[in-house]
Amino acid sequence: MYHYATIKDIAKELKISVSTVSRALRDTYDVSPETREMVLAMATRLNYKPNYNAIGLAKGSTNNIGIILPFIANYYFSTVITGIQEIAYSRGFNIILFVTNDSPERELAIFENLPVAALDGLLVCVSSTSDSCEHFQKTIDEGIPVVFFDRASNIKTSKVIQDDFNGAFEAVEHLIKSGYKKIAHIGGPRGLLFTERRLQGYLTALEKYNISINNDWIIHTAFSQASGEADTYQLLACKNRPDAIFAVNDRKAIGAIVALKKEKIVIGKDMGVVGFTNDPISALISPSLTTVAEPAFEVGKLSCELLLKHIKKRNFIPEEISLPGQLIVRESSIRN
Amino acid sequence: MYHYATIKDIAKELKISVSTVSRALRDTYDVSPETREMVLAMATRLNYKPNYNAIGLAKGSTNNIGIILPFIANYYFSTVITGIQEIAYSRGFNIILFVTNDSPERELAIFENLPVAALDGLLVCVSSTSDSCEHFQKTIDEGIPVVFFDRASNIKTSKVIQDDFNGAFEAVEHLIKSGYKKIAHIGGPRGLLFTERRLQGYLTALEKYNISINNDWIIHTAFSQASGEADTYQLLACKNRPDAIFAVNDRKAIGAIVALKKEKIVIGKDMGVVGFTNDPISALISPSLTTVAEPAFEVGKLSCELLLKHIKKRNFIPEEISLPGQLIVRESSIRN
DNA sequence: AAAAACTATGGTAACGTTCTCGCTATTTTA
DNA sequence: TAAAATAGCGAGAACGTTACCATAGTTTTT
Repeated sequence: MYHYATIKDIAKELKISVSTVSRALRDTYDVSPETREMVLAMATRLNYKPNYNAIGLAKGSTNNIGIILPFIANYYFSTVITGIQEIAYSRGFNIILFVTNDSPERELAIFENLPVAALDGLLVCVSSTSDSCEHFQKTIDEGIPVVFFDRASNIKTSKVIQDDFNGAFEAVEHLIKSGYKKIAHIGGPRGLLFTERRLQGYLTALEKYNISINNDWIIHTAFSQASGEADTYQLLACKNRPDAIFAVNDRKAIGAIVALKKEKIVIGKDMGVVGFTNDPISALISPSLTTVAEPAFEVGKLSCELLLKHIKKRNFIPEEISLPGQLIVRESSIRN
Repeated sequence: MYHYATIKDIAKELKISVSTVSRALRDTYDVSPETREMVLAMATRLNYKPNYNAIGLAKGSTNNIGIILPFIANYYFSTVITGIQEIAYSRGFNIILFVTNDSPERELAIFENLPVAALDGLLVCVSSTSDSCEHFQKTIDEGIPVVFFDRASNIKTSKVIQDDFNGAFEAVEHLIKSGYKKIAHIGGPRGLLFTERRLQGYLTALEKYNISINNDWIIHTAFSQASGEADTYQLLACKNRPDAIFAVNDRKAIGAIVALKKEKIVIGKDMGVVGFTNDPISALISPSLTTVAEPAFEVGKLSCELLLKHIKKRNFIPEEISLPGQLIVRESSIRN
């Protein structure tokens, strides 16, 4: 059984005290350059590796941050994680991953069993049907900073989200200006902040252009491609058929495209489609999908930076950052 | 500053010893049902949470496993992680994520600074251009089990990979049987095990059907879509143009499709294309992409299970698991 | 030249667990 | 009925590190 050298071993070998070794290793004040040199040399000679459990125990802080999110296997989330990782790595923090599968029960279970003393902070994207948020407040009260990204709860802490309202507004305005008049919206599950904000953007755009709202054309179901297909069939069954669809995200928009192609409805000409996210797939699908690009990587970076500020400075005043999306016009919303 | 209750607090409150509390919480022998009840009740009453640093220090093992891989923001890797996560979560293990960006230097740096005492084991997918593998052997020698997935090194330990040879063989055989005669291969970077195996599958299929090998039609570049495009232009520039392309993965195949569409070459009829992975995009792109489905989720699950066996039982005899792929025929390889 | 202020180091008690003994009742065995 | 086993619990030493305080030696101040 291999056993790593400890600072005690270094101290013994060098015939100095552990405190001095500890100080030398941490490169703090109060240690002469010569001893530091000696210690560092001996550390590499003995293949010394710090024991992070011991450090965590002694200091009361590990360099770990947790990410709690619904899924990882999609473009948006995996890109956010990449952004988080980039910042965390550069500051010497490690990332511990928790996946809720979008289940509130599992989210709660994760919070209950959080390896709490091994976590300096938490980055969370709430699961979509989670209605309680006591567990967030509780962990914050217990001294573990939490920063929300993408999907936020109403808790008073830092958040990084997209400007969903404006993104949706611009998407729908673009449809209107392109000549579509009967615009439907296939949304996500109710209750989620960004679902509501995109809905508001949609409604506000219609209002601004004096287009009356038809409740048959507003559908709220799950986020999947399959739901997008189903919603589209529901819209096609309306007596008064819409001539465009604004989807809450690209996956649902792609579901819509799939359904429309099956029904031989010419996308663009007969039915405009706009999504939200700018999943790489939206550029490759045919017809290519008009969408609002979300700054996923930026969301990851900024939320991680905010969390690190919270960790560094207790009582850091929460910031709420809203990043603009960008409308990307492609084939699916061109009329002719 | 919030302070979690410790077992000492529980002991004091109950006027019993810490050892007893510790035993009761861990549900071990040598503690009466009544005391256990008492302790458990008091633990919830005081909002007790175990301190994992202390446990890790005392036991010499944390319940953390590390994942080291090149990227996360793509279908294959994020699905593998999901599989790993599923098993890890069900066994009470946490996942610490390290991303190398496919850079050998960063991979090495991660290994050097590994929070090694905070990790029970390691799941790694080596970075593509990494030629040394001493660091893997070293950590194994230091007592931390390592299991490779997808991209393996030659180290003697457990591995979970796809049956790349047969997958590639079947893909190329399918092209041959579909009537393509001049089949090119756009591969990944040399030296990587699975790149070589897919190349071998390609070569063996050609041999079996007595098709001579043309070295101009074999290109090895990076894994990106952009490389796929570039490789395709290079193939189109050949005096003797191939009539089909077998790509090492879907992203390169998609690059090929993009290039061919730009050049107005009819995919399927004039040029067959087959990929490898079964990225969801391959079903949605037009024409849809024939590909070999990789069992990404299974790879994740199995490699995690293997690692947990290594962790549980030192000297667990390494296993090398090879999972079959599945040919999925779509439009891009249909001649008429 | 005495007092004060550093500088570099050592000693030791935490941090929250687990683990190995050891002890006392009680129960089982011979 | 004495001896042996067992069940339940406690005391205290680890685990590797940091943090606080003390101390010896050196330099600066008055």
